[in-house]
Amino acid sequence: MTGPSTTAASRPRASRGRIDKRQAILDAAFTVFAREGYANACVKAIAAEANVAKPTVYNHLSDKANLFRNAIEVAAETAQSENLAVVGRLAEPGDDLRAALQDVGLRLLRCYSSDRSWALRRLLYAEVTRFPDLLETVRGGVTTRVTGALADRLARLTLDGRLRMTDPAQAAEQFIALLTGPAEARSKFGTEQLPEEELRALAEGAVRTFLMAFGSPPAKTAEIQ
Amino acid sequence: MTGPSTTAASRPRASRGRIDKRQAILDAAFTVFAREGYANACVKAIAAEANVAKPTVYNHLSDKANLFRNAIEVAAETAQSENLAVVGRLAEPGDDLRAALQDVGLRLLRCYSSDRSWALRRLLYAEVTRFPDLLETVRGGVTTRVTGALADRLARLTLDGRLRMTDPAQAAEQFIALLTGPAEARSKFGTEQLPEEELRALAEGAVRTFLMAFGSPPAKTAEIQ
Amino acid sequence: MTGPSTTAASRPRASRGRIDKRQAILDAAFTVFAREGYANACVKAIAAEANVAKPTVYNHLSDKANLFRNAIEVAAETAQSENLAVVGRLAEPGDDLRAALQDVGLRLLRCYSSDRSWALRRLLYAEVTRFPDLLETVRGGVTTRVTGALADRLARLTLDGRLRMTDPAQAAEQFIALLTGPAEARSKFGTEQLPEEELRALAEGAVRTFLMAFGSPPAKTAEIQ
Amino acid sequence: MTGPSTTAASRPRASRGRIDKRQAILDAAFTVFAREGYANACVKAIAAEANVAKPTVYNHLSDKANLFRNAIEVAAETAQSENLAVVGRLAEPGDDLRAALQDVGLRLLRCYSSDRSWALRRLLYAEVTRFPDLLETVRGGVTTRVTGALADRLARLTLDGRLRMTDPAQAAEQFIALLTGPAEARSKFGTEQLPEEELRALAEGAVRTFLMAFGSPPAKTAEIQ
DNA sequence: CATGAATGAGGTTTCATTCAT
DNA sequence: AATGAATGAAACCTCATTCAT
Repeated sequence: MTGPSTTAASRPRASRGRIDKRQAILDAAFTVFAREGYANACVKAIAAEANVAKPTVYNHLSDKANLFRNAIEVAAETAQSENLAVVGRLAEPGDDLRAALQDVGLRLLRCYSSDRSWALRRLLYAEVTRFPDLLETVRGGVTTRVTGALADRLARLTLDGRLRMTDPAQAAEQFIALLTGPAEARSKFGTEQLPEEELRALAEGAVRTFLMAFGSPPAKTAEIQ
Repeated sequence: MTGPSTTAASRPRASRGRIDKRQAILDAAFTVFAREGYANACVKAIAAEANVAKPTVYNHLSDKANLFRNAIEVAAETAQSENLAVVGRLAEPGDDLRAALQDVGLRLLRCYSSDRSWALRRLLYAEVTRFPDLLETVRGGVTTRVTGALADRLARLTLDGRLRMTDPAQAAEQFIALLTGPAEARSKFGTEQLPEEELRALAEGAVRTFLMAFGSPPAKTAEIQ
Repeated sequence: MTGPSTTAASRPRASRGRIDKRQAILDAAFTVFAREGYANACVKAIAAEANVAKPTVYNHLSDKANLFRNAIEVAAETAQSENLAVVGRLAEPGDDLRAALQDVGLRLLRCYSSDRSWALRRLLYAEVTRFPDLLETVRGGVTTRVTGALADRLARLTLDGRLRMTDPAQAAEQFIALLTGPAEARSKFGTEQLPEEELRALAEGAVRTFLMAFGSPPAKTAEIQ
Repeated sequence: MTGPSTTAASRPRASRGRIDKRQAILDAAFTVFAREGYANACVKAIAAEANVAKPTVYNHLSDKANLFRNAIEVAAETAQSENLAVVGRLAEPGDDLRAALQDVGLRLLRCYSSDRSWALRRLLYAEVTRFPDLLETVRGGVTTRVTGALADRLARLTLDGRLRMTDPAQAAEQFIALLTGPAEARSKFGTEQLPEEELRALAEGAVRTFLMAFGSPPAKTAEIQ
């Protein structure tokens, strides 16, 4: 409900059908761009995928470049909300912190491993030099905010004495890195879907190392005595 | 070291000039592909960059696709030897393990952050769906071997009692992830060169976390005292 | 409704222009193919001859090959109807059979000797190995039907006692051969236009021989009586 | 004047190997031209077929056009001698003229139906507008001489009272036409090899009609009685 | 607003032909 | 004399984009 209404608000006189058609075009665009890459994708194919005529695409989104930008932005917003929703689960970690981190890690990996997420990442990597402004949108909007939200949670957990760290922002970055780095290498840049089991193992491995580094040491209490 | 000699050996009767021209074409190809992307790059530009006529490119490397493959492979081999050379430095870590790891980490980050390395990574991300076989070449040849070599070093250090870990392969993966993950995010997919200082900070941060997780405890005891 | 009639007249129906353009392209294609041969003809020249842009040619007829096929088919259909119309004249041969046959023979030779007919034949000869299906279209459609129609007429004339033959199909084949064989040799594969007089002589010669072989013998008239 | 010997004489210092190589190139050229057509055939393929390097082809035969001309001429000479040899058999027709004519007809059809003969004809048809001089060579050299030789034989047979005709040249043309016209139509421009049986039937049909037209009357007299 | 038709520009690839060895 | 290497020219085809309906 939240997304379309704002768009509709910015185009008050636009009919419902027009918005739908615009959405259909953007969806089709992302699908085709994901499959073919920016340069290889042709507007004709996008129009066909959206079941509209080619000039209709140009009516709604002036350019191929603009089409690309908007399609990417939509995809990035979707990814962002998914990721933020996952990180939000750390607000109530429950008693078993390890379990909570593993749960969040696994869910993040699932987001990260989805076809659309990989396609988005590939398109960004590929076109970052030709569309540098997309980085602000996506990197600023997605990664930064997700890392920031995670850092907030980690800071809170540190204040609660359940973690021990001096730089939650860095720790958040590193948590993400421990999760996604190995996944990236193993999934062959997203061309092979990792099985759920492997995702779970990767999450566990990342959390284990993360807690070895930043976990509040139970043994320490004893030592202190 | 092994590259040029074997290449020369495999084409013993070929004149020097032919080899040079082939190399020039491959270099030019990588340059242009890196700048324009695969689809956008045109063979004409590559030929111009290599100072040869267009058909000469086709004489040496049959296809645009083949040209791309070979250019990528050359770049990957270069990257691989650089990385392996850096990891090799861990063979004699000296007394200060932290310093040694930071040194290696910094050097790896420098490799990782070079323009050619980023270009290679971007091209791979962009074209992995159209050239799936490149992954075997590069991912198998570079990442796997570098991670493997690093794992060997870590295992040795563990045997020597200077680290503590159960799965050196995983630890190596995570070391790399801790180094490169944050660097990737910050350098905006390689479009902005990170200053040496930031690289050093990233290396220190990665090594700090790595040692908190896998460091041998003696120092800790000392600290407690 | 009484509006600017000029616009409406120039394009009475939306599709009319399209059909015209398609015809123009096919005509131009045949002209250029006839002049240059299939391989030598370039689509650019065809587009120029048709006064359209090159991609328009590709919009209407997908391929160079398809363009060729269609152009040939149109030309073959034209040739076929011309030939059939001529053969049809034998339906009412009048009193003087020899004159009627000579008339038909001469008209067939004129068709056969037209520039377009020769061009069609040359293109077929030249490209039969690369477009084997064209033979079915043309040979099946033109030669077979024309020979068949002629055979029908000859059979009828035989039933009427004005000719004498056992195999009208063969006789038709031979009539065509007697006409066209010598013409082919003399016109230098159609590169030199035979003068009307020579055509007439060829027709007379062919009919003379044909009647010597298949004519009903004058004596017979006596016998019948 | 006839060919190979003068060529050898005009290159007195040439070694045997050189001539052989030239022959090999011309053979290869005809093979490739026959398969691909003039425009489609590339010199590289001809060189490969002849097992020589491309510049060698240019050394021996200056041009692609010249290469074509010479290859065609060689093939035409071969065809000519074959045909003349067949026609020569009519010098001693024996007692059964019909059998002799059928024999010659069948043999001519065999020549006419050979792959090389068809290829030659197709190439001539295809390129006659671009190489008009070839017609003089081939048409003048082959068809004219063969028809002429046949006309001589027919004239002699007429003088001997075994045939009856006023224009042996025309009769010869028509004999050839009756043979080859139907064969051309049925063999689909030489793309399908006619079985020996059909060749025989065609020859018989042609001879039957020919004799009905030009046969000496004695038999007729008998029939009338 | 949506669409069929048209186009100018540009890309990959092939080929005939010539040097330098 | 024979060859590997190099090149200028040109062909087929595709695409982003714009009119006219």
